[in-house]
Amino acid sequence: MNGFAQVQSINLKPTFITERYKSSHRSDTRLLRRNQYLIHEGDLVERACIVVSGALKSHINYCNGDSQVLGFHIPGDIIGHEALIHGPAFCSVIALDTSCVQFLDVSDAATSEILIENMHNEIQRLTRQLHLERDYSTSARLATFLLDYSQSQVESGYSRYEFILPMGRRDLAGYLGLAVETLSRVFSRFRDQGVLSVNTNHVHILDPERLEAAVSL
Amino acid sequence: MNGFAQVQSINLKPTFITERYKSSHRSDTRLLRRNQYLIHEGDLVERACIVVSGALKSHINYCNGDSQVLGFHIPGDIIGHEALIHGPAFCSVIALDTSCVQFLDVSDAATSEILIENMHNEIQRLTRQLHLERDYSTSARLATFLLDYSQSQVESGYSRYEFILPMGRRDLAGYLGLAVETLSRVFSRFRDQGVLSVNTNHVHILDPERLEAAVSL
DNA sequence: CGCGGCATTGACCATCCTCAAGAGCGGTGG
DNA sequence: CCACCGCTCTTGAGGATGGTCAATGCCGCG
Repeated sequence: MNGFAQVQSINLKPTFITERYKSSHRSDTRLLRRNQYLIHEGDLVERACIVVSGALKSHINYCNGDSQVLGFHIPGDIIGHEALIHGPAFCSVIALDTSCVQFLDVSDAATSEILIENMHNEIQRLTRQLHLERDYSTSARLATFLLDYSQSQVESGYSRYEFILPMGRRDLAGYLGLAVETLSRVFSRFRDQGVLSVNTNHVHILDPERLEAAVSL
Repeated sequence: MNGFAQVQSINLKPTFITERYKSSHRSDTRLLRRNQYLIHEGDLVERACIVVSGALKSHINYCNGDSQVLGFHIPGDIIGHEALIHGPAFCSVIALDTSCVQFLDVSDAATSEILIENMHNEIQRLTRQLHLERDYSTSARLATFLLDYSQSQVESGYSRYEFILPMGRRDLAGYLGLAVETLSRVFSRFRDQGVLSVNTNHVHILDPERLEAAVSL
C-alpha cells in the first residue's frame, strides 16, 4: 500500500506473496496475535518480511510511557529493510490485529533488489510527507489517509468505500500528527457534511469526490 | 553531515574523499558555479556523487513558479542514490556556491554498500524529522539546524561557532517549513537574547548552551 | 453496578501565517 | 556620482488554525 509503512511500502501484493509462498520449500511465516511484538526497538534485524494478512504498527516508546506511531503496515508491505545492513531496529513493530508475516531471504539477489527499491520509494514518500504535505490542514491529512487506505483495500480485493480501521483514534492521531480531539472533530465534521458515516472504527465513504476535494483544503 | 541531505547524509568525510581521489585513475569530478544545475528533476540518474566542496540544494519546482526546498548538501554528503536503481531524479539539485562533486562508481560493491547504508540513514533521519520533530517550535527548528550546521563545520575543520550560511532566508525558511517572516523573527529573538549575533548570512553563536536549550522549547 | 478506557464536544488560548510597510544593499544607467 | 530599481531581510498588526484543558457520553468487563 502507499503511505503507511515506516519501514516500507511498494505494491507487489498478492502476486509476489503467492510466488514466494510457492517458491519457498517450507513456508517461513509467523503468526502474531493482537499486541504481540514482531520486532523490538534495538533488536538486530536478521530478516525482512512481508505482511500477508492483518495489520501492524511501528512505533517508538519514550521513557515517560508515551509513544510515537511511525507507521502502519498492511498486507503487501515490507518490514525490516535493516536486514540489508544487519542493523538494529529503529523502532518496534506490534500487531494491531491477528496478523501473518512471511520472512524474506535477503541473500537472494532479486529479493535484495526489491528491498532497495522499496527503501528508495520509502525515501520519496517520507520526503513528500515531510516537505510537501507538511502544511496540510487537519481535514486534508485525514482525507489523504482515508483515500490511501481505501485504495489499499481495493488492491486487496475489499470494498473501496466501506472498511474497518485497524487502529484506534490515539494511534491514528499520533501518526497524522494531530491531537486526538482534533482528529475526532475532523471525523465529526466529515460526518456532519455527509462525506462519511463513521462509527468509531467502521468507516463508510459516502461522498468520495468531496473527500478528494478535502485533500487540497 | 547530519540533517541536510535529501538524497543523502553519512559522514565518510575527508578520509573517504581522499581515498577515492587516490584510487580513481582519473579524477572523475565536476565543478559547478552558483545557480548551475547538477541534476534536473526527472533526469535519469546514472551516477551518484559525493560533495567535495561548496554547497548545493535540492528542490522541486512547481508550475506556478514556486519551489520547495528539500535539502542542502555540503561536503561529505552523497547525492543521487537513484543511481542504484537507475531511476529518474525525484528533485533538482543546484549549486548555491561554487561547488565540486566527485562521481562514484555504483557498480563497485563497496560503494553500493555505502549507498545502501546511506539510504538507510536517510530513512531514519526523515522519519525522525517527520514524526519526532514535527511539533518543534520555530526556535527549536532553527536551533536544531544551526547546531547541526555548526557540527558539520567542525567536522570539516572550520570554526564551530562562527560561519556563513550558504543559503538565503527564503531557502532556509522553506526547508524548515516556516514563513520567511517567522524565520526572521526567530533570528531577531536569538539576537536580542544574546544567543547569536547575526548579519544576514554571517552567524556567530555566542551562547551555545542556550541555543541547545532552545531545541526543547 | 461501577470502573476504566476510548471517543466526542465545548471553551479558551498560543503559535505561527498573512498582509502590509519599511529598511538595507547591490546593480545599472543617466 | 547619484538616483532609481529590484531584491532580500526585518518589523508590526491582526487573524485563523489547531492544541490544551475540562466535562460528558459510550461501551465492555470484572
